[in-house]
Amino acid sequence: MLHVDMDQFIAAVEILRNPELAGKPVIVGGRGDPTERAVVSTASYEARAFGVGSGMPLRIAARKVPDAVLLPVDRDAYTAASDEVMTTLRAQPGATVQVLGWDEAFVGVRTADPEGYARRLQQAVLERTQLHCSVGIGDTLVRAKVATGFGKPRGVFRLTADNWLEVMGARPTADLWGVGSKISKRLAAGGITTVAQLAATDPQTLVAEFGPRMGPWYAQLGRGDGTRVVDDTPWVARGHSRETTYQRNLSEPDEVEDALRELTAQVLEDVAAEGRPVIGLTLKVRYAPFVTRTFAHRIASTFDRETVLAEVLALAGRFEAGRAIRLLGLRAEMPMPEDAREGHTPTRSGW
DNA sequence: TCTGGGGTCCTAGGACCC
DNA sequence: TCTGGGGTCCTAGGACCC
Repeated sequence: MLHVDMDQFIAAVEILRNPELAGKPVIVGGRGDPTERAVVSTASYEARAFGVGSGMPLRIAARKVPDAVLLPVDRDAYTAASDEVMTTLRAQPGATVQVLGWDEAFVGVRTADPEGYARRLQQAVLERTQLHCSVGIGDTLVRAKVATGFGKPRGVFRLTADNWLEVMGARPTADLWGVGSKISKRLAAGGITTVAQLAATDPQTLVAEFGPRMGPWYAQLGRGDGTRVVDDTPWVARGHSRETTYQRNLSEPDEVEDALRELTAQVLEDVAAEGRPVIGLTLKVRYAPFVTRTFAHRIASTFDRETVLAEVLALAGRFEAGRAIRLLGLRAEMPMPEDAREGHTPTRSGW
């Protein structure tokens, strides 16, 4: 199977519609204003050379690269480009496509020459969209996904059971897809710092530290093992959420209520677009400077906006009085359709 | 450095039931 | 007065990904 990942996708789309940006340090994030509370979505390779990366506060990024071109996020443009990419992938001979995000997908295919197939796929994407991508080839989803990183930019790399440990064994566990900074630290506390060490660890010893599902899953990840099937079952969202970090903290009850009405309207718009009811709500609040609380509530299935709004305002009754609010978020949970309920839709634990 | 926004899944602990 | 065991549901929080 193949994993396809677009190179500096968002920056590339911006450069495509403004070719003068080619070769310059381009940073896309928020509304493109470094004085606002926002973070970097994507930086071009030229900007990354200055140490700028995704998730970094825009203010810091602008300071690191004084000559950077700062651009606002344009979701519609990226969605349109993404659709073209995915359409191209689906048009490849024998391809089964599992979309992972705006700019990446697994492609399942039976071929005697995966490298040749990957090159033809890159060419097709380039001709159709003028965008470059990297391709990982693997005998599991995990190996294909990790392989792509070695192919960047514009390259192809293959990782299988044969060369997994040779390539990955000496690397830190955080290089694995699904192991972040927290888990890698907890693993290190148990004497496991490299992929090879994780691969050699008895899953049962990890159960005690990480639980019955995550423990064995991390051991499997260390070996690069996992699912060998690309699943193109259409994704069914579990819920929809919106959150807003306010440029100026909210302190008046009236502004908080207005903000909650706005948030509720936005979330219900997304839910209503699917024609599904709401069965649960989670309200998130971040008090200044940076303390987050969540309040959840299961509700009787409803399509009614006023009912939902009343539930949201009731949850907000649990806010601490007198604290300035930096962020508000609302998530609405939806029931899963019968046919998607029984593990047919892809889940992370399956990878 | 001072931390967005949209997602998913897992775990722990309490309540409740038999 | 020295407190079973299993199951399910719910909530809060954590971790990860793009």
